Amino acid sequence: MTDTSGAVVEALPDTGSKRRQIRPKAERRQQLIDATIRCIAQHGLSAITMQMVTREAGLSVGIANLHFESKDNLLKETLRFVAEEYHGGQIEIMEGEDIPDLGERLDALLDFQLGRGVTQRQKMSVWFAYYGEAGARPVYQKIVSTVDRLAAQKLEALFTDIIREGGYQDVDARELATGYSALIDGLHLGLLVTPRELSKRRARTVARDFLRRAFPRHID
Amino acid sequence: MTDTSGAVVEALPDTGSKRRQIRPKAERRQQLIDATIRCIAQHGLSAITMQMVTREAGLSVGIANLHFESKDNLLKETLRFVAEEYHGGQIEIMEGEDIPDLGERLDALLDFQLGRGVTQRQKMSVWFAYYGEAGARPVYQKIVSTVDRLAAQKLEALFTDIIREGGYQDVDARELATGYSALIDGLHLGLLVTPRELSKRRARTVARDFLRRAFPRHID
DNA sequence: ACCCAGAATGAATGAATGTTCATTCTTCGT
DNA sequence: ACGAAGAATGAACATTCATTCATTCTGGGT
Repeated sequence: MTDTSGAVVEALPDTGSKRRQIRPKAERRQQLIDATIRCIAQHGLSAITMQMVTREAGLSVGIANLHFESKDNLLKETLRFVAEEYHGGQIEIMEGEDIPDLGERLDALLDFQLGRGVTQRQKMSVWFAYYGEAGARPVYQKIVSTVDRLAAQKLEALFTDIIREGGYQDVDARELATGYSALIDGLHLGLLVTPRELSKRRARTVARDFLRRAFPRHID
Repeated sequence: MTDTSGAVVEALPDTGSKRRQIRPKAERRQQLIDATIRCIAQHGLSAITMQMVTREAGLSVGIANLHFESKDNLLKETLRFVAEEYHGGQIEIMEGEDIPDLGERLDALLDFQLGRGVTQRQKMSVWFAYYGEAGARPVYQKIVSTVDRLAAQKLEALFTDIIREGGYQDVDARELATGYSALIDGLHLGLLVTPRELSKRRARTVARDFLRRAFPRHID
């Protein structure tokens, strides 16, 4: 439940008088994006309003149109932030020279993808809320595609290395990467929509077994 | 504000003479649900309006509230229809005594899941539009969970039969079923959001390889 | 101490949308 | 032929929301 950015810091000791604070543009932008994420998770993308977001951020309504031009733009930027955070995290792990052992690197990736940070309902909700609209909004498709393609390439590269190192036969890196990515997405979906049927622990097991079947000598 | 100005009175002599038609309730309901599906696919769940749907159906606005009590209810019923259509189709195949060979039955299932009917962008869009809102709307979760659970059980049963028939070792039917379902969902997502990266053909290959790795003697 | 660039506010505005309901029109049983 | 039941219509209404902008306020620079 803990949140990266405080919801309403507002509660100053002295008086209940909410003093107007002036902060740099970048900070306000992030504050609004964070509030948007919380609102989408709680109310859904189709129910979100500017008043809702700005109140969650503890700011006035006018400010959203000051820092972002419009509601549309705020939503677009929020998607961009979430997408980059998720894919950026993956890419960092996959490139990570700090984990020389490839098997361990795979485990780290899995930890990131199905661990605490990403699978918080909040983040998953946002993620799929946008996916749901992607069919009708090419802008969303484009934002996701851009970061997605890079992550897919890195994953394929990692799999290629593992295949070479393990001398695995009859395994195509590209295809396996596609399958693994899809599997992770599907598990996220299950965690979001049918949490009763699929626990986080079981999701991890399922993903791990997929990897084990492909790379038995790298995953114990 | 008397309406003296212009306002030609409904001059539709021959061509578009739309005679008011009276049809049974069930038919109108389906007509509206179909129109809703098309609208969601084209405009997204968050942009949908009653006017949009009724115009698409070629009916007046009032009729939606006559057959469904509200917009909310129309959307709920539309989800129920799509969910039952998809899961019902799967279940029919999995139970199917008409395909005695288990390997062929698996193939038929895969055909249904990634074939023409289901992977039409229209249906996929609707599917994920609701998933996107599921995080914030327990009603949607419940509708999907209900049909989903039954399909999952049938899939597990089919896998169990195949495992017994093939004498496969070290394969857990339940876990494999979870993985396969997630994989299919993930592939649908890929087809919807990044169609450029993932073709329908490749999605089929990926899914088929997943099955082949588990049941080599059933999938060639 | 003072000033002012520009950050922040929120009441006002206008457009859009869900829902209602008085009215019109079809159909079908008699 | 006829009338009633109820299906269908769409203008009107109330509400809600995104956006604007005149005004207020803040803090750093001089």
